[in-house]
Amino acid sequence: MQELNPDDEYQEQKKKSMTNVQLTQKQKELIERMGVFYERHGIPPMEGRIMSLLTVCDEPELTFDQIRELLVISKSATSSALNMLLLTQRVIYKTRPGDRKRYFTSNIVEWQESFTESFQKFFGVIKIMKEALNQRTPNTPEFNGQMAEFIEFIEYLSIEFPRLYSDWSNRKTNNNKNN
Amino acid sequence: MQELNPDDEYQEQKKKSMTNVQLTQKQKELIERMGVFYERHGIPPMEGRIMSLLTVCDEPELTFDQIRELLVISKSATSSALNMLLLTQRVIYKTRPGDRKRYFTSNIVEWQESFTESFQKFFGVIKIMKEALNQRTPNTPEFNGQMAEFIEFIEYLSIEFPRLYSDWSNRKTNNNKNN
DNA sequence: TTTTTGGTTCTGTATTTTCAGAACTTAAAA
DNA sequence: TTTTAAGTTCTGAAAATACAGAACCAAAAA
Repeated sequence: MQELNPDDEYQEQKKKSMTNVQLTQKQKELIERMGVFYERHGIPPMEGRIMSLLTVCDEPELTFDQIRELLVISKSATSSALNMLLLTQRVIYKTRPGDRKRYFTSNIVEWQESFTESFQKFFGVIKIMKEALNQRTPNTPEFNGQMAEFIEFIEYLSIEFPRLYSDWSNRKTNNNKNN
Repeated sequence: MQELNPDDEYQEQKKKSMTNVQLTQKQKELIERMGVFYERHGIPPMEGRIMSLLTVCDEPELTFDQIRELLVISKSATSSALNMLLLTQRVIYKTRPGDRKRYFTSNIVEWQESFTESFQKFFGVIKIMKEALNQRTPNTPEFNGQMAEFIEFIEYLSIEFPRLYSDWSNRKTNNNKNN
């Protein structure tokens, strides 16, 4: 084998860094299991697998090609799944200066921000629920009452929920102070 | 037209009660809109439509055949959608003495019971999350820390959440007492 | 300038889902 | 006993989804 000149070494380094990350058998297995877990929650299989990969893999920041290679899938599958995951805020990416690649990360690292938001989205039920309630006949007071209560409770939650979070994070920082 | 004998009258009555319920154009429209709303949340179209029907329709208790007729769908579609909705607890049914039919209702009338349960199911994320965290390399303390925090918060929620509900229902009954 | 990198978009196929329609089932009514 | 009511289950077709593979594209590197 020939001696490598500096450039070749650099290229070699780059090539290596692309396929550097490897998965153990156990990790592959866990990714599949998490995948079906996500699937059962209405997330498409490939998106579920990518989300799982990004929390299971030792390296939390993976590039497009690393994801493609680790999961052994096509570019198109990688592209569309990643774009959907970005759209639905389940994955984010960072860039690095002088590097064209994007480094994808599970949005678990920013769950604090995204959590409240996705809950807020869930609370969107009440909008259409209210509409349904408003058009209802007055002849079913019991049913209407239950609907109204449900709506009230969701509204209550949407107010109390952020407070619950801030309580928790306050408690956490206080604990840290005392230790 | 011939005079009806008592039996015919009874049959007539039964037939009528089967097709009695009607939907206004506005209601049909709302059902479709709610349907796509549910679809966007991962619920199959027909199940979404049935759920919507059961909250929009003036009559909150509908039979198999009323649902089938109001939505103009086949028996098989009605059957499988209803069974899935029963399985996932989104719809319940009541029976009536001396009546073989089942009367289906949106589980919104029992949301108090089913809400906490479905939240509990959501909290199931933490089980597989913990597994993922446990197998992680110790070389990514920041990422692992974020994961741990996320898990902690979900666990905190699963405890605080039921309390939030009981607080709300207490506040409600107190309000009613004072009024 | 040409080449490479990091993707996106298009085309087509295999799979899955979602129904309709008809045959079947089971308990009650006639 | 036969008939009816209230569904369930089976068969199959149409539509939607999930990909692979190849062509394409735009910016950066050579």
